[in-house]
Amino acid sequence: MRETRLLSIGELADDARVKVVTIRYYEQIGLMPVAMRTGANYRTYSEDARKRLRFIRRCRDLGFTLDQVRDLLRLSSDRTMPCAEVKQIAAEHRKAVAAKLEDLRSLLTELTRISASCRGTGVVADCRIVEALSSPASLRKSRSRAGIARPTS
Amino acid sequence: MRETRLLSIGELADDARVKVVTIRYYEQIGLMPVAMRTGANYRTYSEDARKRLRFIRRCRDLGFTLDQVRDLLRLSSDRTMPCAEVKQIAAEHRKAVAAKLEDLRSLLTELTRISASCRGTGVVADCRIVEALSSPASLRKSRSRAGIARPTS
DNA sequence: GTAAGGGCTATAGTGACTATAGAGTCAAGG
DNA sequence: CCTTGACTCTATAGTCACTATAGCCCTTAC
Repeated sequence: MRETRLLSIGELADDARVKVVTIRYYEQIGLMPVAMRTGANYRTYSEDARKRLRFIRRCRDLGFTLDQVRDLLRLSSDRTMPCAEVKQIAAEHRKAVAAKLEDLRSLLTELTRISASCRGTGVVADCRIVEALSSPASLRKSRSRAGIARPTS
Repeated sequence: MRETRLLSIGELADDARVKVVTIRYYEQIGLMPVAMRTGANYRTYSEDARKRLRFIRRCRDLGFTLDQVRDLLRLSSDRTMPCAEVKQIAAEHRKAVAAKLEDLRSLLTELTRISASCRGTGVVADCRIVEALSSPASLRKSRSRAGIARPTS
């Protein structure tokens, strides 16, 4: 059992590749526990906090919403609980991402078609792009409703 | 030249499959012109407004941001202007969508892998999903930075 | 007359941050 | 000891593209 030094918010941020303000934001919304403070009122973090933040970061990378992350954290906090719900959340998210992917795929097809339809050398009056933007959708049958959380940049 | 009846905001909304509040919002941010009013202070719209809103809706469907739509509207307002800039905006957006698509594709791959790694019958302590969420990213090399506007639902 | 359905304004909330202002703290160098 | 720069603190407002709410007015049909 080696004892680990407490971390400052900046060190924690670097460790998880997250911004300092984001950690404070997570504390504010209750995703991270309220941090301990030094004499100078600086936040300090334990090894547990580091693990927790890494977990959050990883989930965000994978596109889970903060609400989903909250659930995943709750579920995974008790090691003796069944993991069916965890699997459920992951499966639902996977499905949502798959749907979004489909949407984006057809979007790209259409944008490619539209972009290619104009050489960009004429005037607006003859521009096929403008034309395409003016006429109502051709074949689009979007099903996108599940908002996928944007993966961190 | 047949003369077209003026439309109420609700009719305009139905025509473009946009919500009434959204039209008011577009007026507020200057994307739609300030509407004429009836004696009862109701907004009324001409054929031009109808076309403009359809254009906006179509662009939104294609994932352009409202700022891009603003530019596209400005550029396409003068029929004698060259259309190179229009093409440029479309091309940039297409590129951003393509990048986003790639990101989402690798995301889906990873989520599929993670989801499949657990049968969901055990406890959290043995759950491969929780494990996968706890360990830092494996092979992800995201390039996502261009925020793609969510296509309308 | 009254009820349903539309319209009006103004304000606040969403998600997940990001930005800004103004101040306090700490470690190193002179 | 003093200064400089990097770090931290709080509080507030802004982002995008809407969405929701409250409280009111107008029109139409019965």
